[in-house]
Amino acid sequence: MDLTIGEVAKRSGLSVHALRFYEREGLFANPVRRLSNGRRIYHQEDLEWLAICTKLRSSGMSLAMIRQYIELVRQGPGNEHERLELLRRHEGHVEARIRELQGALDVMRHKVRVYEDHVVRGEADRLWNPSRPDAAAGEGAVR
Amino acid sequence: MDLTIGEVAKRSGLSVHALRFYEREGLFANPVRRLSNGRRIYHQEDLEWLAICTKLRSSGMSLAMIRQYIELVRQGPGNEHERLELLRRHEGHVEARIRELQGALDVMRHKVRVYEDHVVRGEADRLWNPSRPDAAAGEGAVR
DNA sequence: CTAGAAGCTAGAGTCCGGTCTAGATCAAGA
DNA sequence: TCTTGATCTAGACCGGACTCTAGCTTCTAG
Repeated sequence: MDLTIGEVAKRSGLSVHALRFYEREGLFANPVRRLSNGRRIYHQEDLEWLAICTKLRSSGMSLAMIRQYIELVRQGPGNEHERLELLRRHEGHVEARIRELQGALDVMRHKVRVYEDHVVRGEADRLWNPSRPDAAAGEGAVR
Repeated sequence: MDLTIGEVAKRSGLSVHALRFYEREGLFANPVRRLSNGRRIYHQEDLEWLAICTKLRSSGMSLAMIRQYIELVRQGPGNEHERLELLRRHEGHVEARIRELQGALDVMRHKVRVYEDHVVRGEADRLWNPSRPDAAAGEGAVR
């Protein structure tokens, strides 16, 4: 049940380069073991951690924060509150980011609707065109 | 009603460095005008565009894409459909990003809840601890 | 046995979105 | 007048997260 770095790359979606990079950066809980010939071997739990890891990355968690988490894990039991606190802190960031995106989206949707109307009426160039300042202003500005 | 770069920096929230950088990158619709002494002068419409611009940036639109937009504007009327298409394309990216964040958030919230339960029961170290693989697996894994 | 694929390390390079520096000029106030 | 602060340009530098290269070893299939 040993996996080579190439297999782990395929299954995790990370490149072999990225896997070595993550290792250098201390993002694995336990040091990656080697075969006698120096080659890395990975196991099921590494794959599971990498899945978590990429999920956290996709949510915008930095490698630095992931490293903090994994360092808490390495220290062993007793710091569960810190781990929780870290996760909740990031949760807050993600929530804020969603709100920000949602806000920008609302503005853009509004603009697109207005733009569509004007395209239909053949007078669209004035919209979101900073050299014709009456445009955005007249529409309840984008701010 | 002329504004210096410093004033624009204050009002737009961008640094003077960033403003000069944006100009070099072609992110202004009309070339920034200069006083006879070489200093930049900005106007109300620049501020309005910068507000739109930072909104687009905050939604994750790259400078390259903003440049594409502004290039369409510079070409003048006649390409409104392309402008709309560009905006809608980005809208799609933002929607996808929101879904991605929301997904990660759901996973994290679930994990935090489970973690809290276990902390209460004093057996939390096994959770999200990749060196104890039974953990995530036993909880309906994070994948 | 040999070719080619896969692995190894150390370190350099890349892209993005700025940020900062050096060295010069210019402007305004005490 | 002198000083302080704002501005100018060109270009170097930064941090994050990889990605790639060179040069070498090792495995695997034919």
